[in-house]
Amino acid sequence: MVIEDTRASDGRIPGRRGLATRQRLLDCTEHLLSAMSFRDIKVIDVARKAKTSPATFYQYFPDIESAVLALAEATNLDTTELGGLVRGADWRGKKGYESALQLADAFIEFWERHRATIRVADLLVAEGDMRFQAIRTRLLNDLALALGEVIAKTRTGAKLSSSRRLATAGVLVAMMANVTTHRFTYEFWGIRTADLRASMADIIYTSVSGKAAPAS
Amino acid sequence: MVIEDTRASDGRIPGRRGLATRQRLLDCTEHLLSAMSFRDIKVIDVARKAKTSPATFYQYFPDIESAVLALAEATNLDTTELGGLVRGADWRGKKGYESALQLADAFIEFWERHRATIRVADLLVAEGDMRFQAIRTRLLNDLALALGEVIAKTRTGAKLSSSRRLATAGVLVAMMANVTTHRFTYEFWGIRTADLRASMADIIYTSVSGKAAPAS
DNA sequence: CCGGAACCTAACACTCCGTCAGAAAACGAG
DNA sequence: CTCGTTTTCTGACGGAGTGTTAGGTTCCGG
Repeated sequence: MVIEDTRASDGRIPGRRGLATRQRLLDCTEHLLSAMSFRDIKVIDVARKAKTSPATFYQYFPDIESAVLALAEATNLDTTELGGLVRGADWRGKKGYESALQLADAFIEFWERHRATIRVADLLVAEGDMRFQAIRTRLLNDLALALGEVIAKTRTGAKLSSSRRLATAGVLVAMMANVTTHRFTYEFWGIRTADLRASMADIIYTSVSGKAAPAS
Repeated sequence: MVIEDTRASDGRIPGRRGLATRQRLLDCTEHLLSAMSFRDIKVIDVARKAKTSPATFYQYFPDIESAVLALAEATNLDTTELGGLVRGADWRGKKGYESALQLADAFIEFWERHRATIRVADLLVAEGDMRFQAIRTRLLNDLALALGEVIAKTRTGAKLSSSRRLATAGVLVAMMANVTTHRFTYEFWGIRTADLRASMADIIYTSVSGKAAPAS
C-alpha cells in the first residue's frame, strides 16, 4: 500500500537502468508541473524532455495522472506536523485563542509550501479521480483527528457525540483548506489575508473551546 | 455584460435559424453534461448529438468551456434566495440557532439542486479558468454580503471592522461550499450529513451572533 | 565474444481538433 | 415565382496527441 508499485507495464520488475529512466520521467514531470498548467502537460512533452519516446513513458506509467500520483506519494504529504501542533497546544482561555491563531498561520504556511502538489490533487479530485481523493483524505486525516481529540478534551461540558466531534473537526479542516486555497480570490475581492486569518482563528477557537472568541 | 454575446465566430449576428442551432447545441451540451463526466465530452460528441458537424459548433462557440459558460450564465445561478433568507431571519437567541440550521439546510438543498453545473464550475476554477472564477464569485456574492450585513447588525458589541466582517462572511461561505461539495467524502469517512449540518449551524450561529451555540 | 534478458523506439492506427472553401438553404425585392 | 444576396452548414484536411506492437539496441554474466 505505502510501497510504490514500480512494476513496468509488461509486469516485469525494472532493474537499475529501468528505474533510472522511470525516475528521470518523474523528475521531468515534476519540472513541467512547476512550469505549466497540469492540464497542458502531455505525455509527449514529458517524453521529449526526458529525451526518450512516449512508448517508454507508457512502459512505466499508464497515464500522466499516475506519474503525478507517484510524485505526490513520494512527497509523503501529510499533516502530522499540524496535528502535533494542535495536540500540544493549550486550548483554554486566552492561550487558546493564541493557539487558534498559530494553527491558522501554520495551516496557511503548510498549504503554501505544498501549493503545486495540492493544486493538482484538488483538480483531479474535482475530476472525480478516486486515487487523489484518497491522497487528500490521508493528507488531512491527522489534523482532523487531532482537532477531534482536542474538542473532546476541552468541551467536556457539552454533550457532543464522538461522531458530532469528528464532524466539527472535519468542517474546520474543510474551512481552512478552502479558504487557504482561494485566498487570492478573496484578496482580489478586497478581503485581506490578515482578516481571513483572524476570522478563521475565531471560528477555530469557538469550535474547540465552545466559548465565544475574545475581542481582538 | 449580462447580455449574452451570441455573435458567431465570424462576427455576424445570427438570425432565427442560427440561434436555433446554437440553442440545440447548448441543449445537447447540457444533456451530455448530466450523463457523463465533463472532461470526456468532446466537441464531436455534442455535434453528433445535435445532428450537425463540429464546424458548426465552432461557428457558435470557441470551445466546450464557452458553451458550458453560456449554459451556466443562462441558468442565472445566484444565491439571492439564500441572501434573502439570511436577511429575513431572526439571529438573536434561540431563534438565531434555528435560523442557522435553516441556512445550512437551504444551502445544502441549493447546492444539490445545481450540482451538475457547480461541479463543472469548480473543476474549471481549479484549472484556473478566470471566467468561471467570476461565475463562482458572483454565485456566492449575495449570500456573503447578506451574512456580512447580519453580522454588522447583530454583533454591535464587538468592534469588528467592515473588512473583518466581510472576511468572516467569506469564511462561512467557503466552509458551507466546501463541506457540501465534499459531503459524500465525509459520509464515506463515517461522518453523517446530519452531523455536518449541525456543526455548520453551530459555526454559523456563533460567527453571526458572537455567542456560543446552545447545547443541542 | 556470445546469447539472452532488459530496455527502448519507430511506426502505425486511431481520435479529436480547428479551419476554410464552397455547397445548400432561406430570404426578399421585383 | 424567380433570381441574386445573405445566412447557415459541412466535407475535407493538416496537425497534434494517444496508446500499442513488433522488432531493434544495450547491457551483462559466463
